[in-house]
Amino acid sequence: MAGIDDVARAAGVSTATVSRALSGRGPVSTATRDRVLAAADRLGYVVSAAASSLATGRTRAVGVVVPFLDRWFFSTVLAGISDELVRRGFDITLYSVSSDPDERRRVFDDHLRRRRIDGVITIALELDAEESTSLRGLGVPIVAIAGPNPLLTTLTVDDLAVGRLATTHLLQLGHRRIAHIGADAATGAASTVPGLRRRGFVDSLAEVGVAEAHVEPADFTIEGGSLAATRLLRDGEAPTALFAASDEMAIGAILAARELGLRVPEDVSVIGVDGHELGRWFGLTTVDQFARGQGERAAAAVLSELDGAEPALGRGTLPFELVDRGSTAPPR
Amino acid sequence: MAGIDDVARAAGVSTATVSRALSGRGPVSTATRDRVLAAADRLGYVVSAAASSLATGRTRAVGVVVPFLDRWFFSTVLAGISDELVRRGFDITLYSVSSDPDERRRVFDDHLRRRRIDGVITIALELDAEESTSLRGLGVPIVAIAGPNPLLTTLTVDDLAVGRLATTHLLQLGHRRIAHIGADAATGAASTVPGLRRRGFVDSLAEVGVAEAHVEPADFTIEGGSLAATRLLRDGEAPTALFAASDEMAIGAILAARELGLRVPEDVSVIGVDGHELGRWFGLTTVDQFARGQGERAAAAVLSELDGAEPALGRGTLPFELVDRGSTAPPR
DNA sequence: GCGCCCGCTGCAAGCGCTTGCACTAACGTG
DNA sequence: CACGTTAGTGCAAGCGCTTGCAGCGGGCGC
Repeated sequence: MAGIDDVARAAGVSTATVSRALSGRGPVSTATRDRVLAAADRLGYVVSAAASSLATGRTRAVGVVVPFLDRWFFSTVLAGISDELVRRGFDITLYSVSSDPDERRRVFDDHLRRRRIDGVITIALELDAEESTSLRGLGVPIVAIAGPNPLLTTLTVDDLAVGRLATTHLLQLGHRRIAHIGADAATGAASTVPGLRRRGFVDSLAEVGVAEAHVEPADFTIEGGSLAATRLLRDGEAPTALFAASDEMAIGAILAARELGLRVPEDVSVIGVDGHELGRWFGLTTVDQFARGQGERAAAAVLSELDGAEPALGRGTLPFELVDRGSTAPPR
Repeated sequence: MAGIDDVARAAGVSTATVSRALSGRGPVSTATRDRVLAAADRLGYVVSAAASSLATGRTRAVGVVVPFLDRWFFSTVLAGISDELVRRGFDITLYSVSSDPDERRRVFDDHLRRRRIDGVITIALELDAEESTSLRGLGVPIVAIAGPNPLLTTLTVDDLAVGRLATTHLLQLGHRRIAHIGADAATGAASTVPGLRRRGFVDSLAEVGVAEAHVEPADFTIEGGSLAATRLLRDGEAPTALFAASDEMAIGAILAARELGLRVPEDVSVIGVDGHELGRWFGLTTVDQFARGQGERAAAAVLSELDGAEPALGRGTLPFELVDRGSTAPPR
């Protein structure tokens, strides 16, 4: 494979000039630049990432840290990130942190610290203080999507408002016996995404004087949603509406309702959160949070910080929107 | 951030010894090794990827090239790859090639050639000769998942057999008016994954003397499957069974059938391919190809080649299995 | 008891780039 | 016309590691 001095020889200049011509840094006459570009092109020269990054300290790569790869929200955000980064010539290095604490530590203590990346994007990661500190210690821009974290720059929808919006929608239809499928106090602290959605739910109910705010825990999968809904719907005092903290759980709830012989929305209303592509096939009413766009915005934010922009401190707020596809209706 | 000479100083040895102690290459006395490890740990030293890879030529990273990130099969395979690579201390660099030819070229001609990776895994990528050559030119192990490619080491299910298995299943139930939803001759060459599945379908029908083998083109999404099924099912001479080349399309077909007031499997049988997690919620009979396992095996294959194993030339065959969940039955 | 071998360690030369600095030549100014 | 500028280029010193080679003891064989 051709190296920089092959190009220099072919173009009749020094390696310094080649470097300047190709990177655009430093003055090079037009004629020389053209000759260098032609030679580089002819030889198929591509700068070595290792050598370049050792010399400059920059890597032209961004790390993306995710807890899951095979769930819709994560792969969709990732696709958005990838779009934006590829457009700007950056590579993306993927760090998948599993639930295994040892592996998780290894990602934060080893992999991420190899100085392979110029910036970090985390997606819906609940980081403890040590992990947050470890990330900051990398000395690179960090953007956390969907994980309100006082220690980091975050980019997230206002999940409290999302929870209120969904709940209010059901209340306005006249529902009073509403259950929430998501994280209960035991599984999702108040400051996490699931916790905030839950609080939005509880608060909204309280405001209209509904005391009972039942939360049925589930794990954000279709199956979890289905199981939770089955538990909720099979007894006499069943709720007339369900607010699921994710579309996957909402879809599970719809499937469970069908299985129990209940019609949606006539017998039970269901609303979710996400904007999952499957939603339209189930006529699912949801609070869309434009996942792909979140990825694009996070990538853009990291890149602009790399270009020297001030980090947007604190919480950037992302858009969300109620999409009514018919799975909610007034109670009978 | 601590460098290797900080560790050397702290441990009272030379950088050479630190390098040897940490990498395990070359003889180091136990006492020295322990001192070095302790010092490295205390200082939080992690070797710089750039410096190390410049010196050794190895990067401890594998590139994964995908055409889509937000489709089930791809993100699931990716999850499998990631599992296996993380376990072995490798990073994964993601290259998403879009349909835009310019961007596609940039990935092959620039990004992949930055010498950032020790190996490549491609997932269901249809590569032209030039791209295949370009990949081989990287001089690193390459494993292509689900893309029979004479120029590369491939790891793939026998899609011809998959097509036959699904079709034979329908034939044995007594169906004769069977349609295939997938790629027609115009959209999928005979040697591609969709093309092979189609050929398995056509061949199986021919063997039992069924002349007409209708192929309805669709784009492998739920929506595409739904549209194709709608076209097929709404007229009088509708097929009694549908073989969709992916579970997403099969699910679309089931949804379309419902919409048309048809029951599955009483009025129309549907079979898919993949083993999509949603399948069980639709009672979808499918040919499971264990996507996650494919990723794991591909990663293992690349790693063992890096360990010096001979590349498994030609085509490695992956397991697949008919999973009957009830969406197929004898025709009425 | 002497020499040899081998295990352990350090020295220093790279790996392939980038960039501060020095230099040259051409261009304006007063 | 002499001088200061400035644009364009090259030299060479790193960037932070790895590793071939050499040196240095200590143990062992004869």
